[in-house]
Amino acid sequence: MTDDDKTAASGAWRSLGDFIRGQRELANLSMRQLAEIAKISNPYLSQVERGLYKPSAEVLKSIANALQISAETMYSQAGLLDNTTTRENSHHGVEHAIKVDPRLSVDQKEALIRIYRSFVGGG
Amino acid sequence: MTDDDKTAASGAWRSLGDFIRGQRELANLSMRQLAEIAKISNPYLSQVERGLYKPSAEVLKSIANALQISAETMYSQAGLLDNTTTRENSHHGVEHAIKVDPRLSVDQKEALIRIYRSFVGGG
DNA sequence: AGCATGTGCTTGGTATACTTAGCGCACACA
DNA sequence: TGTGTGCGCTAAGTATACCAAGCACATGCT
Repeated sequence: MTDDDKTAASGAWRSLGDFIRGQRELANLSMRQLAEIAKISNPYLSQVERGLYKPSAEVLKSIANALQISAETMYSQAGLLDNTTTRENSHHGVEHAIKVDPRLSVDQKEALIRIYRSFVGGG
Repeated sequence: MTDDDKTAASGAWRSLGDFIRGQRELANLSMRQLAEIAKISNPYLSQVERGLYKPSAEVLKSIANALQISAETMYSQAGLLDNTTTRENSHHGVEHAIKVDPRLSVDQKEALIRIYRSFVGGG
């Protein structure tokens, strides 16, 4: 229920919750597991993921750390950083990161980029 | 768990207050003036500068903006960014870029990362 | 002297970030 | 057919970030 915005949760914070949930599932962690690592309670994590609360920067950093992603990315997702500094985080970043990875052969890079482009579509 | 920084003000937050006060005086602004621009109350700014409270990231960003310094610098001063590898992380950049790409679904991210790991040897 | 306007700070209250206890549901195993 | 353990979520309480009103001390003006 309560899908309407409750003045605490709207816009960027909702998408932040989705982002966190996605990262958590990507890491195959349950809410309790992530909450344990990030040292927050699992109900609170639940509310954050559903966009009901705006977590403090400390909590954000802790979650980012637990998910093994940079705090900067987290803040950027939360709209707390003017995106002037995070220019290479968008879709261009994946292709760029693939291109500059010294462990990949040219063929492997081409394969990954082709798959990536098929995922994100022609847009 | 570092049980000594559970309380409101300690360490980095105190120096953050000093930092803010320094920047404010450098800009020749009174507390009320800065509070007005940053859209916070002047008593609260007073407490923040004296290290009594830990301002939220939103407030921090607002103050940074009012002082015309980057939010990144502010967070760094507040100890909210690990300045270890904020930028130019070369080799685990691909996985990170995939993880944070908003265009990819969780399943697609898993697929790409799996392929990537098979390429680089799964270490 | 007195009043006006500036400064930073204290007090007391409200909003909200965050926690501990517990619910309902699914899937195991006996 | 229970009974136990996992999941995410709800409810109710505590802690704290934050605000509005006002104090105490300056400086300036008349």
